[in-house]
Amino acid sequence: MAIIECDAASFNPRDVLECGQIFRFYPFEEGYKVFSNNKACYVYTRGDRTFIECDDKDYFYKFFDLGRDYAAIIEKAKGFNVPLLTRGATLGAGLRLLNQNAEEMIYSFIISQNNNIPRIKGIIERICSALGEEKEFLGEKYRAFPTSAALATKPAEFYKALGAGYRDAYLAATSRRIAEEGIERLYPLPTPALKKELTGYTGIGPKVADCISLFGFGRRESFPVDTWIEKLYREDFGGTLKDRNKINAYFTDLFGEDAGYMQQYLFYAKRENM
DNA sequence: CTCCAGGCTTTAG
DNA sequence: CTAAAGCATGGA
Repeated sequence: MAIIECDAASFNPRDVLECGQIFRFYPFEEGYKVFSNNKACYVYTRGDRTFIECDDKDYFYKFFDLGRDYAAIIEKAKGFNVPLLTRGATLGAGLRLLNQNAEEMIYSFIISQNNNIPRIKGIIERICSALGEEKEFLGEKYRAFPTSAALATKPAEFYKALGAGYRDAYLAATSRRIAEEGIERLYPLPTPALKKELTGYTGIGPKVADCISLFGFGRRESFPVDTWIEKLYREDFGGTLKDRNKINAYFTDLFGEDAGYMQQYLFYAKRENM
């Protein structure tokens, strides 16, 4: 077991995990057990340090985006002089954008559409339990996120029985396509082409494509527009546009290459007062 | 009971 | 092309 240690001021596990970018994590002892693809770690904060215990140091260093200077990003956020963004960048100073597995993001965010986070977590958990490879971490068994090949063996009815609702057919269709084609061709694409290609899969529209692009392909210029962003666009930016694609264009033009980070700070700040 | 949740597909105009 | 209906499920 290896241990990674870093500054807690720029890595608050609760903020990183509870902000809707990841669905497989569970409170454990002083922090959380976190699961990504077929790997696991235990993350916790003691005093002013955050620790990550895991078997694959390189994977989780990259996963938690530890090579990035968040102080600079926070300064940039405050420089836009938008009160809500400044508040998010201040209160959410311990936030980080994760670098997750692309295929896990594809299925997870297909499930996320028109859904709430507790239910999303439950559906994903049941899918992993049913189809994921059995693994062990800290003396406890768990299931990896299933491969596309494993997902593709099941019909839509299977996913409906696990509570996926009308998204059942999307999971069946997209897993079959990916099991057949793979997604290697997606990695080298420029971000706009990647988004366009992603929206070609059944169950992936513009918002879900932006989440996959941002969290699964490391495209930090992506800016997902969901119900929360739409709400803060109206209430905090005085926006009048109604088309989500146009709202997306407004924000990507405004924030540029770091739009994804700004999106997370805004999302965080808006959800604070629920 | 209705409304909403990190929206998408299908159909109508 | 844009706009609106329909969609499963569970909690508030």
